[in-house]
Amino acid sequence: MAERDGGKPAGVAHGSVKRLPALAARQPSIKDIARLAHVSHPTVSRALQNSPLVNAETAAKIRKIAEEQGYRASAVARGLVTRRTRTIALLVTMLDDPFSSAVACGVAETAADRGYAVLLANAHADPERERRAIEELAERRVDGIVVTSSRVGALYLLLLKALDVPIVLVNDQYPGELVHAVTIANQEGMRAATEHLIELGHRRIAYLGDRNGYQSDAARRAGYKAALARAGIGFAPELAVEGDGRPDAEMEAVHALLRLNTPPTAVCCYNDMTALGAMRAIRARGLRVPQDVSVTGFDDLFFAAYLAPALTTVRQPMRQMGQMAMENLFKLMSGQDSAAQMKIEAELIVRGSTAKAPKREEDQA
Amino acid sequence: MAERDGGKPAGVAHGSVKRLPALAARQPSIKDIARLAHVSHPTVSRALQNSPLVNAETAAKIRKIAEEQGYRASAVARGLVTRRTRTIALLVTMLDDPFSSAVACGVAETAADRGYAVLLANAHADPERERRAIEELAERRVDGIVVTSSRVGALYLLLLKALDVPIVLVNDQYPGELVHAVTIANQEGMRAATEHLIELGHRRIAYLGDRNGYQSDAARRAGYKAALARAGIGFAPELAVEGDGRPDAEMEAVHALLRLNTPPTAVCCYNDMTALGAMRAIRARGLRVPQDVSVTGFDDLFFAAYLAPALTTVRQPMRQMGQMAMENLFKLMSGQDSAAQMKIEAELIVRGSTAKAPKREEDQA
DNA sequence: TTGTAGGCGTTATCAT
DNA sequence: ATGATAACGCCTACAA
Repeated sequence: MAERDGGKPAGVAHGSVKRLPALAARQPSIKDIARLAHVSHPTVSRALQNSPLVNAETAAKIRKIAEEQGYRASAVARGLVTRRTRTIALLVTMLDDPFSSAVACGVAETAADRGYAVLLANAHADPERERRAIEELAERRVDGIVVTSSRVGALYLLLLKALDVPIVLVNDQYPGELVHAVTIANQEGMRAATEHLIELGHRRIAYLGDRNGYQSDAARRAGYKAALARAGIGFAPELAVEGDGRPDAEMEAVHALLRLNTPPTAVCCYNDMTALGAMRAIRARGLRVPQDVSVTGFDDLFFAAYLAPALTTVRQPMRQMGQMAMENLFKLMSGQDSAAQMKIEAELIVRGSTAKAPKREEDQA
Repeated sequence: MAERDGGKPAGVAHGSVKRLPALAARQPSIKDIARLAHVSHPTVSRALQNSPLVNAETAAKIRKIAEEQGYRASAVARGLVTRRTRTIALLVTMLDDPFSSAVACGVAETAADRGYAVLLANAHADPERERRAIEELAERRVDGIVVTSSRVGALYLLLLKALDVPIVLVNDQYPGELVHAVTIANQEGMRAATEHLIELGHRRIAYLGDRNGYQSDAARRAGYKAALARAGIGFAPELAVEGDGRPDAEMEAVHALLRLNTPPTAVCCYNDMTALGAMRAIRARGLRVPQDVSVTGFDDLFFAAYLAPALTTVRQPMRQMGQMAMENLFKLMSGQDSAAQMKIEAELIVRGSTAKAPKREEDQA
């Protein structure tokens, strides 16, 4: 059997006799199927797309052969001619973040249901990488983009210009620009959390924000202030501090709060991750949550209910937001214009990390 | 100047009828750039790939024009001719899971650095969806695949057959098959955790596993048993229970443990998520961690250090594992064969959720 | 150093 | 109902 190709000694395969079609038998093409089925390749194409234009029997035969041969139409060739890749990009700054990944889940699920693939563009908070990621998306001719928890900022403009492709933002919006976005009621949500604390008797309430300049942080901070104002509590600048998403920075900020002459009895945190750091810092100073200091979060990440005490927080239906963003994007991609801003209601989930304000010495004095 | 090639309208080829270029000004193609630069399109191609074969001046001019026109070479056209998409797929069962997303981060980062794009294939633990996802990958002609925390099982074979493309598994392996995988020392890690408990004086130690049949669960369970055996502690079947990743199931399993006549004084959990449920269940029965029951996890997810008490766990360098998997995949894709199994050492991180075994009445009797 | 002539695997547009 | 044939946008010989 080994002799079949002319009895040449083994090992001289490198000769220039005649070029083999390919090293390994490459994937069958539509023409291969056409040949086997004794039809033209357009007919195969039609059959495989269930076109009514093709005879039922031939269609069946073609499908059978295609199946046998393990034929898979090349999406890349198709994309070339149809000019649509059926691919969307998911641009995230940190996938390694429960909020982003929950949103990603919703996006991926919805995209898959409609036969769209999701290209992951993880920018890692590095501007240069972000730029490169955008170039990539342009070259790959994605049909649309979902951006989540990013600080695209000015970059976003570049995006929109360069590739002219529909974009939907999740929980970040650029008020000046006409951008499609799915956002939660950040302001109302944080306001509800703050009012909850006020009802519990708190007066010295801190806000632990994020210095990365997210639009959502600004909105939540505004909600916090609104609640204070409504209750006639003056805004104390020293009670509004910032972390940066890293536990160290957050803990430092909280320590600063607790060193104040009149420390807060409650802390509203920008989100659950921040709250995690805050609670740890509070405990590190020998104080208890919620007896000494109440804490609220935002997001309702999976772990919130499992903390001890369980975290009072504002729920964000993250997965659903991803779904909505994707559905919105589908509309835009099909040429319909849809609501530019979709706002979702926020729901306060009261758990164990908030309690009545402790009686303070100065109150009793 | 633009008239040079005979004044023919753009887009006319082979002397057939003339057709309009496109509705909206579509992205410029390589030919558009060629025309503007008064060169042929292969020259443009060479210039943009920094080929030394092209005159430096012309190259500069071409690049300038390309830049001005916002030209982006189409990856889909390139993929068609080169037969490589520079795209890998990341197949995850639940992206919505801290372990998976950390791995995804490492994969995405490494891929991006080498100019590869990552296609997200989220199977959502639904077999039908998983099948569809595989089809998609085949059609899209991905160059390689990374699979993580999936129960591909038999599916994996389908994968390997259908698309013949390199695959690397993260923390899951199929001993019978020759598969490339990056895994942590599951057995040794869990053994270390169990031995740590034994050193603290525990004798009744439970194992809370996962009934989804992950290979990693089997290995960790084996490590647990090995530690017991080595210490001369008999394996008590009633102490080996299972959850399924859902908090409810885990809590139920732990409640069952605590209802035993001689309940365990420590619980080794399959992973940190499981531990989260276990700790909650323990508290729900009015017991304290670690005073009444010690708990260990596995993974060292970001929240582990922030729990109260902080979780003693076995660290898994998830992001790094993603990087390794990707590097491994690169090797395979470039034709080199690499180590089939890369095993990473596990590191026990002792924190506050483990303490000396409590004195029991029966011990004192 | 540059240009000409295919061809990658599809779908689209005509004929028949 | 089916088949020729021409794109789609790029790369890679090979020729000049």
